[in-house]
Amino acid sequence: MGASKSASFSEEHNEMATLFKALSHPARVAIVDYLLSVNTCICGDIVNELPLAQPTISQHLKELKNANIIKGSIEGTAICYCINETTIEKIENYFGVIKQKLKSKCC
Amino acid sequence: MGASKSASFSEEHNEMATLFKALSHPARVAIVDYLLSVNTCICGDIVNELPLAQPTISQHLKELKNANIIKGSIEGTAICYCINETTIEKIENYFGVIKQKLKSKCC
DNA sequence: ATTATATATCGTAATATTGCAATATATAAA
DNA sequence: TTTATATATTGCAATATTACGATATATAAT
Repeated sequence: MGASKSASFSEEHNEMATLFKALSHPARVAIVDYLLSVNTCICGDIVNELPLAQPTISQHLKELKNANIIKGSIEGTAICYCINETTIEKIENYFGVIKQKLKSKCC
Repeated sequence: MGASKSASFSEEHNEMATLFKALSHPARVAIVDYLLSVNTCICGDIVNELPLAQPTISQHLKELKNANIIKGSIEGTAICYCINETTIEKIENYFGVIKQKLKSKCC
């Protein structure tokens, strides 16, 4: 085989894995970082910031959008991207819970 | 082509991407979850908990270990695994910073 | 209507991941 | 030493990801 047996795992485990997968490439981490560094939603000049061709960036943006990590809104001929706070909070909360669970443990 | 151009990205972006990649598979999320649910380090009965064969689990554990998300210590013929708190804190902090940055933004 | 600009999609090659049977390794118990 | 138990490694097939040139789409400007 080779396909991931995602059907065998819980909804939550699959959901979190999908979020992490969306962030599992340096280009996508860099895109998120860039979106955070500018003070507003930016209109797709990400292509000029990263060492990747336009179709590749477009593909990475699509993956981030599919995972709901970023949002994009059409602005004339361009598209404005920004971070989806709700999803970031979901991930942050996930680690908050882990931290709590770790408190009651020895290792 | 096809290989990720990780050399083109910053140290930090690569580092975070590596951590997220380690968590980008539901089996690995499930392993972390299981390690948190038991009250001590467990001696590798993960194989009985997940619907995957022993070599596959071993491979996933290796990836989590390589990313410093879990630690393993030899205990006779078995191996005791537990979460590496330092790494979890690093990731949690990453999202804490993101959350701070988001506060000063409109979208 | 034509042209320019921004983004998306298609097709495809290179590479990476996933999963497991078979097998190796290594310690513990008999 | 032999046997049992736990984990790791190897080899390989199936599938997924990454990257980009070529091309399509869609709005804006002329």
